[in-house]
Amino acid sequence: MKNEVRKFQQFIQKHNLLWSSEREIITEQVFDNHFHFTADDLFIQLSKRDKKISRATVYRTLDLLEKSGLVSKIQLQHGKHIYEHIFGHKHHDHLICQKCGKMIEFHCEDIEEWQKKISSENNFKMTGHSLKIYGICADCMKKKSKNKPK
Amino acid sequence: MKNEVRKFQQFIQKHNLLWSSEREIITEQVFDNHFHFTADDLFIQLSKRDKKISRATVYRTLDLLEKSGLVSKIQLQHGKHIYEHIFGHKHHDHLICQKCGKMIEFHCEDIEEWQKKISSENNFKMTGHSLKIYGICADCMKKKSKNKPK
DNA sequence: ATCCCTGCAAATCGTTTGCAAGAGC
DNA sequence: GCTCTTGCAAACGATTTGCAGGGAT
Repeated sequence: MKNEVRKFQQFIQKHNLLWSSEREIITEQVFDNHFHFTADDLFIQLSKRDKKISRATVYRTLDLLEKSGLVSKIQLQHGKHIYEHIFGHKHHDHLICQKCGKMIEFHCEDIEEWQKKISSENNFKMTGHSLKIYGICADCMKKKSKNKPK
Repeated sequence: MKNEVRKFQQFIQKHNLLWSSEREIITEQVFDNHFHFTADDLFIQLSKRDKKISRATVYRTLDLLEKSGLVSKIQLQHGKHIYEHIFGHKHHDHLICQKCGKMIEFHCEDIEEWQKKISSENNFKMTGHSLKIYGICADCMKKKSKNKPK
């Protein structure tokens, strides 16, 4: 069993929940194939396997994975979400291309510091943040509007 | 007619659209009463007036207001949006309280600069950005969890 | 005449939920 | 037995859309 899958199993057990084959398969799939993915991406991937797992279970498991801290949920426009798993690597933010939907990750320690500063100036106990920079990626700039916006 | 309403009227006319009483009333309401508001907030406010305006028209007009640059649309969790109008004051970002939903505005020129730097490092043509810091505001920290999260 | 605008109701779409059946302890 | 988990289908909720009637030019 993959290390990350084991971690999730431990999380499940610590919370007195049950470790099911569905949860194992979903978690495997999350850590096997994807980096950024939607719940539906995942559902489609899973539906190619022999064991059938419902959308509801996919959503419910992603919820747990998020609570466990192994997966983070990023909200996009129009109420859509994408997920990404965490390998213990640093928090990062995203550049999002409005043409092709590509996401580029970055991390900027200075911005993080400024955020902390602003929070404390406002007596605000920061629990998290979301920074998204929208624009057009280098590839799409070259291609000059061949792709439709997502 | 309010200055902002007039600006929107000019925008409408510049685009060969028609200036209707609905558009005037909605725009007035936007600039009269609200700072942060949802489409539904606005609809409810409007429904207290004598002239009845449908939700569809509210949404369609908010769309136009956003395109005109007089109103900006901010996405929250769960596919919800809030709007805020612009008085020509500087772009700002938000601290969002997870207890009471309060939003505190801030502007940090240094963060803006870093964003530009990161974009250009990635050959990314930035068109906009969204920075939200989540946490607990000072009031709610005092009240210690009396309010339910929104 | 030809657009544009509106209201209505239905559709959309990702996500959530109620419920009954099944599985694990 | 009691709880947890699942699949199904229906519900959700903010937003969008198709359509027909009415207005402005």
